[in-house]
Amino acid sequence: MTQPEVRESEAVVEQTPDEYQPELIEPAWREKWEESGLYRQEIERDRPKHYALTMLPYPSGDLHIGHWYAMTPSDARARYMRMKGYNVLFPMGFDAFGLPAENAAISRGIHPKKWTYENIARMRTQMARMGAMFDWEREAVSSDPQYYHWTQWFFKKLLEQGLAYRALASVDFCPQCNTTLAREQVWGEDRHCERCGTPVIKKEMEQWFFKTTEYAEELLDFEGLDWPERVKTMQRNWIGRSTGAEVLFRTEAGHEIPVFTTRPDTLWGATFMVLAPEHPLVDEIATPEQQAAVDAYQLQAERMSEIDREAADRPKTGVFTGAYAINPVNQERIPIWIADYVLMAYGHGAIMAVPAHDERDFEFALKFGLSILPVIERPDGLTKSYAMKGTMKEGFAAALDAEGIAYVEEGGSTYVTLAPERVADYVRVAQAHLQPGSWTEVVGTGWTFVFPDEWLVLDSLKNERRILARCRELEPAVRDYQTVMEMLWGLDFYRDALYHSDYGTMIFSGPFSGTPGDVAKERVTAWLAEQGTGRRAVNYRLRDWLISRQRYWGAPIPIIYCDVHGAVPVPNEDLPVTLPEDVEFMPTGESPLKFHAGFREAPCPICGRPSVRETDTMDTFMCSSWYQYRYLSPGYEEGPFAPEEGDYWLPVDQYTGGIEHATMHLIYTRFFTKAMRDMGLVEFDEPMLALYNQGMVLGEDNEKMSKSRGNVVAPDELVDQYGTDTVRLYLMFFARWDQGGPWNYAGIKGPRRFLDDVWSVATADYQPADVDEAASRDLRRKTHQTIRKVGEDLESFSFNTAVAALMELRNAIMDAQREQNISQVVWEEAVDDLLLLLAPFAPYITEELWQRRGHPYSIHTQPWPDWDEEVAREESITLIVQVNGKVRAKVDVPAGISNEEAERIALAEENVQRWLDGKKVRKVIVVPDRLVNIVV
RNA sequence: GGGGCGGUGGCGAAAUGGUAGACGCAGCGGACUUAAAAUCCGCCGGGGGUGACCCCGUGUGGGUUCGAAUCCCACCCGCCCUACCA
Repeated sequence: MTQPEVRESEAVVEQTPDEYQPELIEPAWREKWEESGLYRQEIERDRPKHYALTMLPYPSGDLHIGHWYAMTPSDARARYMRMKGYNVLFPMGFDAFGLPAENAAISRGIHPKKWTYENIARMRTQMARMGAMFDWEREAVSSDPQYYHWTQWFFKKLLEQGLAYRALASVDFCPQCNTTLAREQVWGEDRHCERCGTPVIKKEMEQWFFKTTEYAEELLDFEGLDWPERVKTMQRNWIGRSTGAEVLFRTEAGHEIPVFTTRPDTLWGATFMVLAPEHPLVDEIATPEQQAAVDAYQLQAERMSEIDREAADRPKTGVFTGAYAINPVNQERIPIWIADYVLMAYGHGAIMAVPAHDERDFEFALKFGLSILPVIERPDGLTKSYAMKGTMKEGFAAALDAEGIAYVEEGGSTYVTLAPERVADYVRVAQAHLQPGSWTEVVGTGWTFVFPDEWLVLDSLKNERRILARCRELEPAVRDYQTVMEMLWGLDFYRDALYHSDYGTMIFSGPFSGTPGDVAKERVTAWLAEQGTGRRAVNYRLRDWLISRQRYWGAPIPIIYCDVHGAVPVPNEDLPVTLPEDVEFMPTGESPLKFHAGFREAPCPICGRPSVRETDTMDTFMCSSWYQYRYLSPGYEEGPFAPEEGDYWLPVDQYTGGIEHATMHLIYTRFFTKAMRDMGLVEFDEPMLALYNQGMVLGEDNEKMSKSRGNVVAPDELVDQYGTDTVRLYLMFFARWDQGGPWNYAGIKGPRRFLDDVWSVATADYQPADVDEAASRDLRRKTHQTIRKVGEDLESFSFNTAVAALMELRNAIMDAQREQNISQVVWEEAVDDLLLLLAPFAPYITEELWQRRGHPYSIHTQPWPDWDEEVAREESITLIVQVNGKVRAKVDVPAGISNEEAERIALAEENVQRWLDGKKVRKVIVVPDRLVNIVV
């Protein structure tokens, strides 16, 4: 394969000293590389391409060690691929829009643009020191108008495709300051405004969304992607596909309330309904008596953010609406409540509550005294395992009637109990057998009944009607349903008997009683469809992507609102809609664009009537969803990327970055690519074919690095002290790349000594004193084994073991140098190969030494050395001899000996014989070229 | 609560069914030096033995196997992500 840029060797640094001094050679080579265009990456149709991409940074200020940790191993692998003959694209850019720039503007009075571009300039020089093969001519910066021009263009394309829409969504709003607030501006438990301290409220505003849910099903398909299982699992969970049924409930007044359920087989156990507090029907159905309570609850729910609402261990709260619904399967009349554990954003914002088989509903029912009705038999028969058989008090056992129910009069009260097999049936039994009016509510298994004026909790499990609580005695403080239920809740027994979420045979479910659990869901769903009260349904946890941000420093949404024509997209010839720079940053939390008349006021593109622009900007995740395409041709003016570049380079072959982007960014960019495919822009389905996640470098204290902890490692200082190559090498050596770990300053000396040794052997004038053929063969073997090992390790991102293998080769070469018994040819091959193998890891020193050894520029365009299987093969191996699995001898034997021969040698060993003494050999296991295990 | 990752010398780590601790750091002994640093040579999991060797050892307890850090079951601990998704 042809390699570009092979030139005559020429001295880059005049008079370079004989010792390794990275501070002299590194800047010199950097200049030479740039001037010779070593890292220009252009289409070469006769070579296979490899698009290596590493996640682009946010220009936060300084390049920290985490950037080095993410980028330099990715760079080493890209360099390796280049030496393997691929035409490698390895670009870099900046994800430059975002909140920190705006915060800097507000707190320090620096314009976001100035802050951002100064940071980019600084980080670009810091990145240059890394010696990475970035092609800066392909740099893309998302806040450049020539970049966000196309971000806006994509917005319009998505709109045309029907994948963008406008809808009401709630934002945090401060009623005092009369402005929307970002999440970061809402403080404290009570969620008050950062500035004025007023509690914030949720306010509905028109915002733009992308229909990510349109691709939910396709996003679950990872076919052909070489991605970590972990990321795929996280995405699957994020998308959260559930199958079940949509069931139509009606209120007594006739309002339709559709609900989604994954458990249509539990429909007969629905004892109440719950609507999300913001459900549109709530105001219509609430009865006048309940209206005040409902209003109060809604107001309180509105003030809570979703995060607070979703804190799962919060106790359940809710309010009765006063309305009732009819269960379509059995016409039961069930109360309708509102509670914030039901989320408006999922399903239909309403649920049928089945407390016996849903833990949240169970908790809610206990708290508010709602009926609990098991309709699924426990698959494990646990209900029955609480049998009172033989322990039931005589009087009860004797009184059991044919249906397994007993009534005992005692001391003016009626005690009722059920045979254990009737436990699940208690409500029916009670309704059928107790006099109407003689009980108010049945709340337990067969062991718990509630009578008028006296709440009794009996424990018949222990063969006694022990009264656990008699509420009348506890009056007045605890005489309420909740107290009793909380007490019951503490008794695991009741919970076990009443609640489980397993599938099982249906009971007390009208015509479906007896339906086995494995087909129950399906049969009920089919029946619902027949009845016209429901249908099969799939629901996703994934929500549409809200892209509107009430912010300045982002790409403006290219929309003009006209009184007549509504939301009109800005015509292509007027793109980009540029951000005005003369804006004022007042700490209002409101986008300054809103107060910029020159920006805000614009004629309608259709009729020319004075109109207003959209002043919201786009979520920065939108900019980073398509950056891999912009790198191909960052200056291209006819579209987001030049088609001929796309044809050659796309898609990305290897993506590397942190696990923190497993869901958001990586789902968004997949969504984008699928939408682009449907727009006819690309012909593939997935943006990145392979993905690998690196770990994180922690501070020396094993904590996440942060300025406040004072444990931040500054790469620039390390480079000043040890040189770039040493820092790169150490980052790849000190931990497994996918795991990361705490930084350790002392350890960096190892890689530096290694490079000093490489320098010394590569500049040594080696003369063999006395050539030993066997020793020469040994070094040559080690060299070829190392070529194999380093290649394999780079393929699999095992940078640490690759560096270890290079150190081993260094050790072998230095031993040989001491002995001076290696042939000249083998020595030169070993040293040259060491440099070639090391080149992806330490680009500067290898370039320098390659030149000093008289080879043509550049080492980085040399082909990766080949290894010879014959040469790499071991001549002799250490045969391990075990007796009953314990090592008893080690023997050097020629490689490839027969099993019989190995067994013979093993048995002949003196120590082995001692262990075999007098015992009978039962079995001998021989693993070729490895070990012999003798079983006695 | 759910999902994931991990637990191996003084430390970072190798080894994914076959010699546990490759490679490196730190440490110890020696050489060089007036001395220190650097460099070079040697040792470096614990215990026993003059020695050949022996015993113990990969978070804990079981299991599978001729053989387990590695596979299976149960548990303990740490970290990360996620969280009322009906």
